[in-house]
Amino acid sequence: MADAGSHAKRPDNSFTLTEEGMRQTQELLFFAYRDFTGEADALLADFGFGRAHHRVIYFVGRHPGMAVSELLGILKITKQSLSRVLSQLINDGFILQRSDAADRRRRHLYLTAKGVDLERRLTERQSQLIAGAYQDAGAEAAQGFRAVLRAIINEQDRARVAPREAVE
Amino acid sequence: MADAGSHAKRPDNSFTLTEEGMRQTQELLFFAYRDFTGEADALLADFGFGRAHHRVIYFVGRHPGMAVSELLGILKITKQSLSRVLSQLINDGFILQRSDAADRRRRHLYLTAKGVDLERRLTERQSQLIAGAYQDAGAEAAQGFRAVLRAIINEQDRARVAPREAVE
DNA sequence: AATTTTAAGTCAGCCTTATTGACATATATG
DNA sequence: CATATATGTCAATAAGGCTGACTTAAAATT
Repeated sequence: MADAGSHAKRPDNSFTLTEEGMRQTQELLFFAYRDFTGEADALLADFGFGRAHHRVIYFVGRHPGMAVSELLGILKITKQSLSRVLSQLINDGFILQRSDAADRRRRHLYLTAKGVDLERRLTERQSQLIAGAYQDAGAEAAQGFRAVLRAIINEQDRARVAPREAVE
Repeated sequence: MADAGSHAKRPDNSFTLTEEGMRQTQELLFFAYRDFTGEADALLADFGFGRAHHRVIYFVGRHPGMAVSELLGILKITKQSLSRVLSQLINDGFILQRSDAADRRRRHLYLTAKGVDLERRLTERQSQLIAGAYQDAGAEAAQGFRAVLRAIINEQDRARVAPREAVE
């Protein structure tokens, strides 16, 4: 309650934005993200991979043919950091490179069949967790969930993920 | 509406749960969590601290007097891992320990004034990011956001965070 | 009273993922 | 031809996890 006296308690945006509420949200995010990534971690470990590998597989799968520089731009890590995981993924046959026909300095990245398969298995687990949460929380909550996530993200990346809510 | 032909294809929960939608959510979570944690990272770096320190400060601040074993249970890391950051925080005067009067093996953890101040500053930044996102997305979306986060979290931790939505 | 269990902490070594800095190579471009 | 760009590599460093092996102090059990 915490509202002294006045009749029309809170007008419309009745989420209180208390310090307590904010802290709680931060805590929820911490636990939720840990459980979310935990889903895939176990499977990755079977291949001797970590989260870094997952991210590479994920984004290459989502943007087939992307250049190394583009991947660096999305992941926001150094090329030395990327190099290690990317080399592993290429050596182990999950990703392949092809030089650009026009500009042969650029190398396009693709998932191999093996890579596609792993990507699918990783995504599947996490999808199930989220789908379950959507079921529990309801369609409206799911919509709100995505809207808030999108609002948290900086504009540049926001545009990259989804060109809008793409309603309907 | 993307609903082909048949009359009552999907009953009520008309969110499509497409593979694409799931992938998008995963991507949103990745970017959002990165931006969320990035807020605090800069400030932490000023003290030579990292995210691990933040988590300790956060949970001790939220549960003053908690024992080391309880903290380990929440963070789900080994005591050797915790030891490193906890020792630093104690040596640098952000956290203090006090032995339990009854069971003197147990040591209770508290934030010092310095610790409280840092915690507040860290939380403030992240609160602002989330509050802004709530403003953008609306009160209803904010509610849905928390509901989905809660549903993602395993039951044990879910109970720990918030004993329910604690409406009003 | 002696033994075992528990809470906390330490030492040593290893792994992953990130960093910076310095270079190397091939290819475009001016 | 000179310079800039895209990619890759070598080397060193750091944070933050991990396992395993102990220690110390205090409580609990037998």
